[in-house]
Amino acid sequence: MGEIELTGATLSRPKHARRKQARPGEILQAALDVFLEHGYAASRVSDIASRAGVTKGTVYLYFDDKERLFEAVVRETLGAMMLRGHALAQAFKGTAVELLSNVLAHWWNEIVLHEKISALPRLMIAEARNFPRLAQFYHGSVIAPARSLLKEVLERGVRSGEFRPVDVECTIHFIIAPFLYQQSMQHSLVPAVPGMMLGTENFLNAFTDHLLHALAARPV
Amino acid sequence: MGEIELTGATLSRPKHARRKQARPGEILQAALDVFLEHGYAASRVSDIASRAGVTKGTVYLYFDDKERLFEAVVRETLGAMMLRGHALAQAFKGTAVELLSNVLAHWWNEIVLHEKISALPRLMIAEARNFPRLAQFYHGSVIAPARSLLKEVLERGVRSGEFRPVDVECTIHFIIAPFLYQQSMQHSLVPAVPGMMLGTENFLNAFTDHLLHALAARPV
DNA sequence: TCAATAAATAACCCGCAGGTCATTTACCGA
DNA sequence: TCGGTAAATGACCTGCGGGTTATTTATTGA
Repeated sequence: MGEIELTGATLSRPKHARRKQARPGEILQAALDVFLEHGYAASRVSDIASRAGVTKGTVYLYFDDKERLFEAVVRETLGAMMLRGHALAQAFKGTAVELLSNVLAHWWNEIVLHEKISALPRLMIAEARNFPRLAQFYHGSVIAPARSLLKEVLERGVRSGEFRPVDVECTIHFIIAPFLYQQSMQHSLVPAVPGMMLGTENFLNAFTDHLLHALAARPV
Repeated sequence: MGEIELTGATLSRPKHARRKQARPGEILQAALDVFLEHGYAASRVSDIASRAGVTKGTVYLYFDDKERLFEAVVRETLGAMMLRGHALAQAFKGTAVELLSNVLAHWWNEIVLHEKISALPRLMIAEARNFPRLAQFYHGSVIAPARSLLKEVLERGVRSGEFRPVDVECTIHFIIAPFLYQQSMQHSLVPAVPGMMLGTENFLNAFTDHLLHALAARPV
């Protein structure tokens, strides 16, 4: 049984108790890795345990059952995701073009390029039917806020005359989709198909350019 | 045990043999429904059987095991998908703008709006990691051809001056993504989240408009 | 009417993975 | 050094579902 990294403050007094405090986090980390790799059903609790450097019994010491563990994993990761999203709400200054560019860059850098978080959409797409509660939570916490943010940006741009009048609901879809698709592929087909690789270097620039041309009221 | 619909020619002589001939198709139909609804792991062979109006043993009379059955289902549905795609190859006439519009309309009407076929991408995203062979087959039969078709269209448009010079690889991504995202959501979150509904009426028009503005060399 | 044969069944087997619990191990305070 | 206590273990139980097969049911040709 190998060494285990500890997280959190290095208060080195109650060594035993520290472990108890650190365990849930370690297990959640391991569970996230395994769930992302194999999906819910194909992940064995014993695998998660051994990846956390622990046995199965220990997992059930901290989580009621596999389903609760899964929910905890998603909620935890979603929490991190939302924290990052909060920074966006404060960015509401400047022109709509600048704002849209910032939002795109933020999503790309903080979410799509984030190793763990970027894997969530694929997991949700895969498991939503079997975990409707989680799906609702995901929708309310991620999708709906993102859409409403984009809606504000687009409507502001149209009002100010920077953007031509478009079908806002549809356009939101066209903006979100490339990000989601990128992430889904990156964590499903790409690992399975040897030759496949999605170009990432130019994505952000190309997409910003693409969108601004699609939306521009006057030629750029 | 309800009545079962028969398919194919109504040659009513060898009634017994007709059943044997029809069974695989009936089972594949049922299997497709169940797999699409629950994913691979959560689908029980006995459920598939009973949906086909048959018992589990009968399924194993025609398919070696659950995995082969799953592969057969995907290959079958993919076959239908590719047949529909073939019509596209012959459409290579007219301007790039017309061509692109036709391709978009074709994909929308024949694939996204097709009840069964539209559910495949979500299933592949969900199961690709656990079935790499299927993923490769899917990539070779669907994704790669679609990308190469779009590449031709875009490059022709750029050459003819209809489209401004863009990053072709990225743009292909931006075109495919909204379709895939629409389909994935339609078969994952939408059934799980009561209030959720994706607008479909204006999708094709809005997207065509969106793309043509994004690509246009001169203001439209 | 009656074998012959093919299709379908349903009872059966069994291994795997989720979940439990008595026992062991490690720490701490006295 | 030594109880007391909390964490961790791993052997164990159990049900579910994939896969098998002896038996039954239906069809056909004579």
